[in-house]
Amino acid sequence: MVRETSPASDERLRDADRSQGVILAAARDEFAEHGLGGARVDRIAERAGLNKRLIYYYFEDKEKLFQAVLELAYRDIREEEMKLHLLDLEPPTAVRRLIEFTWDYYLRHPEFLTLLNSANLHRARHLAESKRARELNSPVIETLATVLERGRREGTFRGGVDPVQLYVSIAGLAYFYLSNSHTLSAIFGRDLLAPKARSERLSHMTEVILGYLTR
Amino acid sequence: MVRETSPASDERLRDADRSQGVILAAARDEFAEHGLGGARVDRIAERAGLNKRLIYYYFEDKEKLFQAVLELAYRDIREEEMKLHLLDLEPPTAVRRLIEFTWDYYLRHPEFLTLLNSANLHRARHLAESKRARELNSPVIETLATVLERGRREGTFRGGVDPVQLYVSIAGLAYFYLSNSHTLSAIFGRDLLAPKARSERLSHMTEVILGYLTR
Amino acid sequence: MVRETSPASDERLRDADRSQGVILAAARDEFAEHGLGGARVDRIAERAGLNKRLIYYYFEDKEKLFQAVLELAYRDIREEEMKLHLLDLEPPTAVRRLIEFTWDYYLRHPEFLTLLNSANLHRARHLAESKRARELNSPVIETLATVLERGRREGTFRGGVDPVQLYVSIAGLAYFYLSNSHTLSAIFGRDLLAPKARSERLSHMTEVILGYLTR
Amino acid sequence: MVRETSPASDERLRDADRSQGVILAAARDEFAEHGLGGARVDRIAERAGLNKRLIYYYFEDKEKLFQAVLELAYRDIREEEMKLHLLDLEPPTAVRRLIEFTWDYYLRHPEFLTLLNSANLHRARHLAESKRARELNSPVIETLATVLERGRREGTFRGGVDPVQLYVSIAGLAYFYLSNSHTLSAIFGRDLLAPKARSERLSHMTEVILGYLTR
DNA sequence: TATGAATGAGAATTCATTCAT
DNA sequence: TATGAATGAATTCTCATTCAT
Repeated sequence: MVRETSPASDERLRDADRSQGVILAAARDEFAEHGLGGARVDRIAERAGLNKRLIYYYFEDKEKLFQAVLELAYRDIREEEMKLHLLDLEPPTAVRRLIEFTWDYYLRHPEFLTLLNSANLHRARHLAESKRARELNSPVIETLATVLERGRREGTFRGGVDPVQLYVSIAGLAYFYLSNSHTLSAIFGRDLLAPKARSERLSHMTEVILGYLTR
Repeated sequence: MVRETSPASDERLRDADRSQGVILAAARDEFAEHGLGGARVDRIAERAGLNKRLIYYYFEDKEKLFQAVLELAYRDIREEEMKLHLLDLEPPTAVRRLIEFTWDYYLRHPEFLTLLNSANLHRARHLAESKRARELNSPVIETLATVLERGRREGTFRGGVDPVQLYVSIAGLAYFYLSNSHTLSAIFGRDLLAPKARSERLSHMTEVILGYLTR
Repeated sequence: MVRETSPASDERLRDADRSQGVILAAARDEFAEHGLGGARVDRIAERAGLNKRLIYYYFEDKEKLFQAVLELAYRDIREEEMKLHLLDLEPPTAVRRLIEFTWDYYLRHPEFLTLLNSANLHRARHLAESKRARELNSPVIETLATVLERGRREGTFRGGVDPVQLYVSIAGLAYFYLSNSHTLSAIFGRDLLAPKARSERLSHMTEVILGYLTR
Repeated sequence: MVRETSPASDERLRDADRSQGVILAAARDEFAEHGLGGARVDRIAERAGLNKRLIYYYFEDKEKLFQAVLELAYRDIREEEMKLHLLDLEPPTAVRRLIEFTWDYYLRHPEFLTLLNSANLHRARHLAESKRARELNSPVIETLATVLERGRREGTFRGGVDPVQLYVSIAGLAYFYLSNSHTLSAIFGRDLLAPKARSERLSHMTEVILGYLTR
């Protein structure tokens, strides 16, 4: 006979988890919109539809809540990266796919950019304190190393490329454009987020990276 | 006709200018360290060694002060860019020089990165409201267009390169690395600001851009 | 007839008693350390290793818990006083013994002093509301009256001494010194709780009281 | 010609001082009534008729305010003690006068007792941190030493009496009775603050101390 | 031009207490 | 008997801003 978990205890467990999840989601949005300094705990509670006190019950204080949000954000992008199956593709296609994914992820998750910004404003203090920081190391780095090596062996790619540098470069090409799109749009007097501008940027990024890699 | 000013009022004026400059410098540091939301008017006054009331006297409120700081920052980098004399150099050297300058400027002015971050967190509202936004358009864009065109004509560079995209890419390669150096150092478990790491990054950036441009 | 209790309920009862005892002890320490106003129900639960809700289950609210703690404290010192058997001693020895006991009890139970303080800060409201207040009247007063009368009859002690006044005086001589030892140590620049200082105080107290009583 | 201070600047100075004084008085009353833990900054502001923010402006936080109140209280009793001119009196009269003053001062300043209580609950932390703690050493100790020595030389007083111990004893006899009058009244079932009870206590105290001192 | 005093509206955080099981 | 989840009402403290001179 299978022991049936009482719905009651089940419910209770789920409630605690659900509450924490709801708070995290609300906090992520609030932090993304206003930064760590500008975020309001009151507003997070309101967004979550939960009592403000509960935030402190589960997360101790605003800083720790921010840290939890950050870790969640990193975990999320890492999980998606792991679904790319880059090793199943030809090296140039794999790189192209990574670029497209990065671009797309940033567009779908504008809060990720802002959270990253805030985290760095505070000198990665929140991450440095996280024991799990190293776990956040993207598994894509390893994969990318394999892809680069294979491309080199096949004669498509140049040699001597550090996968970390390349990963950071791909991210940087997308990140700076999107993160500063407002400022840049104002300065250059053209809307960098318009559909056409977006696809042009993606093409440019791809050309830069592949133009550099391909021999 | 010589404009006559009483020495007294002259001096007072100079004091006024000096005070404003002192406040701007103090504000720049405070905003860079804590972001717009985290910056404290009290601390700015303290840093400036001037009465808080004076800040309001000269800059009306915190937001306008931030705007003034931003404009100053843009003006400064623009001025330095104008001293590069890229047109006196061979196209590849010119591009290399621009990359090196960008990298170097960001290293010398870490506050510039943070200010940019803050500005974008607030959706460039401060810049959009600035009547002088367009004036901040880097003159380097024009120059870069000329350099690219000359390179293409000489057969060194590929064609069809948008100078704005290229400018943004160069900035992005440097910016993301430096702006997120803390987070990335924590994640990758290596100090990205160590001298060796720095020079490696500069090499990588140069290779990427020139590798892409050169045919 | 033997009262029958199921072992189960018996055990449960004993658990209940134990829980109450544990809570009272934890509360006594917390109140002693922080006073009524500064004590935290959360901390009491933590000290007791029991759920906070249980405190309310047994003691209704914080105030009533404090009252229970106070009554326990009075009951304890009263019980110890009853073990002194002052009537078996010569009057001067009896008084000396009471002084020594008082001094020693305060040293062994510093929380007693603090609880007394807190109770009086709140104008003895908690005691006034206790139906058992009069029961707390120290039985030592009666005994002391007998001792004083016997000393007077024997020609050792002066007459006309109110036992309540004397009891209060003995307590006061010890209490003020100990209760304010930190403040006094800071002011006089000498450690009033050092072993030598302690025994000097006890001698002084004894000399004062016996010097006054003895004719 | 005498330079006339502008009423304006004078006024301003007085205002700052006055505000601080008003806050201190309000705080003293609030702390005396509720203890450090139970005192409310809001209520202090209300009592003072001043903006709450001003309290933080002048005193930084609640703890520092409490410390300032304490220092003020000590300063006050010390100043009054200095007006006693004990050296102009015969030794027994001098001691009697000190006892009466102590009793009277505690009756006139019940807040002094409560503040002392609170201070000691917090282990004299506030005083220990005060650089001025030693200055609070009552000058009466020195005087009392002289009085005791003179009494001994004249043959009225016993020798070997430590003035600090005596001073603490006098304070203790009065303090315990008054500070715990509520508890004691409840326990003994008689009003210890009734006029008759008060004068009886003063007589008792005087008899104890002089009975002890006089040979 | 310059400044110390003062303030109202919030902000994070705390706390005793209750709910639901 | 026992407990984890949840809450509303404070409470301390902060902050941008204004007043008065």
